[in-house]
Amino acid sequence: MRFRKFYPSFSRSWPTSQNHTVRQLSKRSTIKPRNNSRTDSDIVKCNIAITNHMRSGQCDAALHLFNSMPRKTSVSYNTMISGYLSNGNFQLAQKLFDGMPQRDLVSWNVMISGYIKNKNLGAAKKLFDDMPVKDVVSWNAILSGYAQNGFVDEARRVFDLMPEKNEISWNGILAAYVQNGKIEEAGRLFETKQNWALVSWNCLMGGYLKKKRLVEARQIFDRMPKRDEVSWNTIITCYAQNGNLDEARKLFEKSPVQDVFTWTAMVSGYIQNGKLDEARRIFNEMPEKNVVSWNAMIAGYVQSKNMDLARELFEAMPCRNISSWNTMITGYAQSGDITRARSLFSMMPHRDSISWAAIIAGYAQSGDSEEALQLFVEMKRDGEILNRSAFTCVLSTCADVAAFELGKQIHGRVIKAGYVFGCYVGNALLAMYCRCGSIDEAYEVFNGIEDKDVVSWNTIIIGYARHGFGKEALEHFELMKQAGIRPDEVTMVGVLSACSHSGLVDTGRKYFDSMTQEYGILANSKHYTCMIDLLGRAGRLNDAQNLMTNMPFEPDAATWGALLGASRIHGNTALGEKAAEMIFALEPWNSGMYVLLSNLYAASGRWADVGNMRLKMRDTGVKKQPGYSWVEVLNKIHTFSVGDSAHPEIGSIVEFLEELDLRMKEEGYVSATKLVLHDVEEEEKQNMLKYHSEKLAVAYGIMKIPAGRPIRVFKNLRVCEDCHTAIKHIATIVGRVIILRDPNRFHHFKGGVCNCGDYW
DNA sequence: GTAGGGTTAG
Repeated sequence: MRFRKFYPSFSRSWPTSQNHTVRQLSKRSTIKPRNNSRTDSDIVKCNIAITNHMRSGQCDAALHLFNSMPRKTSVSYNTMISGYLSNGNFQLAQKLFDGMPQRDLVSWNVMISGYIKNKNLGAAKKLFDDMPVKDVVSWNAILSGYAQNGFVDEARRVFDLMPEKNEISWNGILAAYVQNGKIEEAGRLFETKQNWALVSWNCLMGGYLKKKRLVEARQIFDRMPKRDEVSWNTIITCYAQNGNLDEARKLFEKSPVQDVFTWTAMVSGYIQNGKLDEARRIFNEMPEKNVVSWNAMIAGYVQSKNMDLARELFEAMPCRNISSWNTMITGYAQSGDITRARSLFSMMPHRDSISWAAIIAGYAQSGDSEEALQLFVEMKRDGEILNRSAFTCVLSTCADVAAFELGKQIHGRVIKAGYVFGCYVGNALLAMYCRCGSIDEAYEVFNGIEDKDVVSWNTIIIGYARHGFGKEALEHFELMKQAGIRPDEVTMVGVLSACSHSGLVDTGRKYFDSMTQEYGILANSKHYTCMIDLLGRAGRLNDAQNLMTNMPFEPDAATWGALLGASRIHGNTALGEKAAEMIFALEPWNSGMYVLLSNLYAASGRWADVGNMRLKMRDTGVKKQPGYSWVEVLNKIHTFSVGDSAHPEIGSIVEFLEELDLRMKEEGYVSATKLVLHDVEEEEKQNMLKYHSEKLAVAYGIMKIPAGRPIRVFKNLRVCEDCHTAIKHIATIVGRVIILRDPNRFHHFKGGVCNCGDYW
């Protein structure tokens, strides 16, 4: 090999100690013997040629030239390594770095940033620690590495330790705050120094944009000593995204440049404010569009569920990227057209983890978890790295649609990939088990997470609360504090709702009263809603009303909803009417509340008012959301709706229900016919109730799920009171544990009782 | 001739 042959002369031209810096290297080269100067300039020429090959993506040509060089310097190696890295060829870069005869400062710095780009902060840190001499470039690189991976405190420590700081270091620490959402710290830091670089002004303004803090963003813009096009585009984006399209337009006209960023910002501003037609007009007017502009317009149509227009643009666009395909696939999957989603997925030239997650989520959502899992397996075969976000994304779909079996199988893959002990995937896994109704498995995952963060604790506390295990929720709240994790607003919602779901009125009151003093958390509307629910459950309707009157802000629909729920349980029609009226005013489209009030009237036999409610719903155009329930059997989700006849096994399901009905009657069960929305004949009412979706799903689960395993059923609306009573009986008759999730909580039915204590 | 930061549109 030529490399070997020429190696001796190569090593002679090398500095002997790694402690030589670049400057020392170049000094040395100036005092070389004259007969070497020609070859030296040849080396430089080759290095330039390698750079050019690498810049045009020609790694092979670069390597060929590199291999043919009779003598190489560290710059030749560095050029190759850097070129491989910018072409995404990490492994070759690493191999060259590991094998190179002598590294200089640049080699180390290049490789550190290579590891950071490759998401391997640990390796970058190791190189940083190992390198013989560090300069400000090395320190800046590691600072940014910490910032990009969310370690703000570490980044700050690095910044404070740096022996020398330049403009880039200052921008690095400012960006560390901005990237990690610490806009207050960024703002404070900014005021401690003058003469910030233009990018730093832009960076801070961009931070305010992300937080929707228009006023501060504008102040920065007005204070800027110099503006470039990024500054103008950022401030225009601020106004466009916050709905002030007139101001955005004014600035657009005033801006010295209107480039493709500016135009696209305007288009997506109109889209985000629901003005799709206006957005399209601007889109058509754009002097120049790029793929992002097209994607923005397509995404606008997708979000407004107009897949036909989205498709039209998608087909017309001159150049598509992965994002364009992914947007379309997600759109079709979300609109239930899994066939079209799949066909695009198969056609696309390259897929990334988002494409896979979108199609897998589509199948999970359509109830085909078998196919979803199949794709998950294929994804790995296809070479797509099962990265953390792919897992998290798929797990969160499983949680949404309660695809328990699929979730469990993905758990197996998570273990293989070694992600189980980290927070990021661990929390998703934990949430999946909670929301799929298996609090025991959730707890095991929780235990396995090595560094539990506030989200892990909040998830398990809320999980216990929603499952009605108040004691366990509160125990974990105590453990959380002992572990030194500071409770936040979400924690307190979990704690209060644990008290509420378990009827712990005094405990809840105590936590509520002390949370500001002890943890510095100001009660928000969610906390108040929990308290009103808690007091209402205990029948203390007056206390609940008083608390509401004394709230420091206006009650929202959810808070009134808690009062309405309490009125329903305790039969206080007058209060219920008042609450419902407020909800109708705040959220006229909220059909659930019409139904709740109807039920309240029906329960007190006020059939005329029930009829009026129906008329009111008709007049306001509010449609009762259809109720449906689903149960997972052998990797397949089976969905039922009221009086369903579509299911292929509906005959035997109804037969089984009739049988159960007889046995329930023997046990003294009388259906709560007064809860049906109509004043109809007694027998007809009973039939209507019998076919509620939750009953059908429960029956099917009992028929198909092997004995000994719990039946997990999910409903999109609150469980009906009669079904609740019936399922208590059914659980006893068949000797099974039945777990039913509704939007509000989990009901665990076992031995004739439900752990919600009949309050939900 | 090789290395470090960042902001705006999907």
